[in-house]
Amino acid sequence: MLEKSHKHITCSTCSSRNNSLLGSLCSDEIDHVNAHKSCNYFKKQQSLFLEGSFPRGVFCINQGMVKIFQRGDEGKEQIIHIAKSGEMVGFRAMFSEEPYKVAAETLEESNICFIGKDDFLNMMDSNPVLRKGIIKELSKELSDRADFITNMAQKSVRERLAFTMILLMDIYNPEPINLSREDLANFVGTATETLIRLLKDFKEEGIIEVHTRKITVLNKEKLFSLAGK
Amino acid sequence: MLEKSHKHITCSTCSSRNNSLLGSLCSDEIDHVNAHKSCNYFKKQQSLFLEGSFPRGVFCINQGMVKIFQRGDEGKEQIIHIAKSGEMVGFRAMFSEEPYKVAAETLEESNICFIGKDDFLNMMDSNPVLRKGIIKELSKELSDRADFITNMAQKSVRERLAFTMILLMDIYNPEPINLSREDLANFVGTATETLIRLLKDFKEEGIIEVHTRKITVLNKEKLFSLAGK
DNA sequence: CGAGCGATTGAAAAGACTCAACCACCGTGG
DNA sequence: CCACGGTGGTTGAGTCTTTTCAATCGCTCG
Repeated sequence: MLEKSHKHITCSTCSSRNNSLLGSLCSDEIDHVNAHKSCNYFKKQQSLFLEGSFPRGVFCINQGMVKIFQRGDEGKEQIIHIAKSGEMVGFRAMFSEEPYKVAAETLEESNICFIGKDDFLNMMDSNPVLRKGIIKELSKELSDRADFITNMAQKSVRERLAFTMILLMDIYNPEPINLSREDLANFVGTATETLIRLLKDFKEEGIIEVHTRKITVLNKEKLFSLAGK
Repeated sequence: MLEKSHKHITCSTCSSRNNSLLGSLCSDEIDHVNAHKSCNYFKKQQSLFLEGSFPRGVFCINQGMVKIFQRGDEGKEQIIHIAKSGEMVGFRAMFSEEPYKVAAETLEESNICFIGKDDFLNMMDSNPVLRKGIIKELSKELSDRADFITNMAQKSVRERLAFTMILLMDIYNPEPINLSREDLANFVGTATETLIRLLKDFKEEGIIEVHTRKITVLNKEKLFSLAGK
C-alpha cells in the first residue's frame, strides 16, 4: 500500500528520477524544481488532465501508473500509452501550444509531482542535455507510434494482444499485469468480449496464467512468435 | 513537368522555405545551409532512405511528394504520412540516434535537398527558434499519430477512407488526389480490393469523382460527416 | 441481503479479406 | 502499325474474423 502522503517528495532523493528525463539535472536545478513543484497523491482512476484542456505544466510520476488515452466517437477509449514511475506525462501538448488531444488518468493510487510550464520551459532553455533528452524522447515515441499504427492496421487481434502483453510485461515487470479487461481491450483495440475469449485461448495454450485481474506470462517466447516479431 | 535539374536550388529564393521549419533562419544561416547542402532530382518511386539504415542528415522537399511508410511482417506497406513541398523528412530517427523505423520514397518526381547531420544539429544548437519549431513539430506529429491510432482501432474502413481523403485533400490541394489504389489502400490500412469497392460506393453517392488515378472530392461535408468528425 | 458492476459465454450478423479471374491501358519490339 | 506482355485496376464468390447483442454469473459494497 502506498503512503497516502500529501507530503513533499524530495527530488534529490527521488528514486524514480535517475532513469528519468530529469536525471541530467545539476543540483542547483534540482533544488529549483524541488522548491517550485507541487506534490500530489492521486487515488485510483483519478484524472490528471482531460482531452481539450490546456496544459499548464508537466506531471512527473514518482510512484504509480497512468494511462494515456483518447476517446473515439462513441466514447470508447483507445489507450495510447501506459506511463509508470519515472516517466513524465503531459509535455507534448505543452510544446505544441494546443489543447490536449489525449487524456491521462491513474490506473492505481499514485504519487505525482507537477512542474509549472514556465519553470519547465526555462529549464529546457538553459539545459542542453535536458533538451536533447526531450527531443530524443519525442522522436522515440514517434517511432513507437508508427509501429503501433502498423500493428493496428495489419495484425489480427490475436497478434495485437500478444504484442500488447509484451509491452505490458515490461511496464509491470516484475509484477504481473494488472488491468481491467476493458482497459486491456482498449489498449489492444478490440471489444471486451473478444479480448476475454482470446485470454482464455492463451490460458489454455499455457502462455499465461490468470488470477482475477492479474495476468502472469508463462511463455514469453511463444508470445514473441505470436506477435510476429 | 518538373525541371529535371541537378542544378543547385538556392535556399534564399526557395519558395517552399517560408512556411517550412527553416523559415526562421537568418540570412547568415541560410547562406551556410545553402553552401553545405546538396540538391538532387528524384524520379518517381525512388527511395530517400530505407528501414534499418542510419540517418546521415535530413531531407528538405523543394518540390514533390514523399511517402513515409513501414513494412509489416508480410511485406505489406503501411503508409504513415505523406510529405509535400516545404516539409522536412528524416529527422526523427536522427534525434533518437537509432536506425530508421520507417522508409521514405518519392510518389512523383521531386527536387529534394539534403542537409548533413552535423550541420543541422549545429544549427539547432545555435538557433532557439528553429529548435522550438522542431519540438513543436514533433509534438504535433505525436498527437496526429494518436488520432491515427484511435481511428485505426475504432473506425470502419469506410470511415477511415473518408478520414484519409480529407487528409489527402489538404495535402494535394488544389490538385486532385493522385495515388495508386495500392498506396491509397496502404494509407487507409485495408486490402486493395476493399478500397476499390468503397471508392465505387463513394462515386455512386456523388461524394467523389474519379478519373483513372485522379480523385476529386465533390462533397466535402459528406466526407466530414462520414469520417465522424 | 440486494444492487450493481465487471467478467463471461453463446449465437447470430456484419464487415473485411482472400483468392481467382478478368479487364484495360501502355509501352515495347517485331 | 499491330500484336504482345505486363502492370494496375476491377469484379465476384466464398470464408473467416471480429463485433454485437443478450443473457448469465459472481463478487463486492453498502
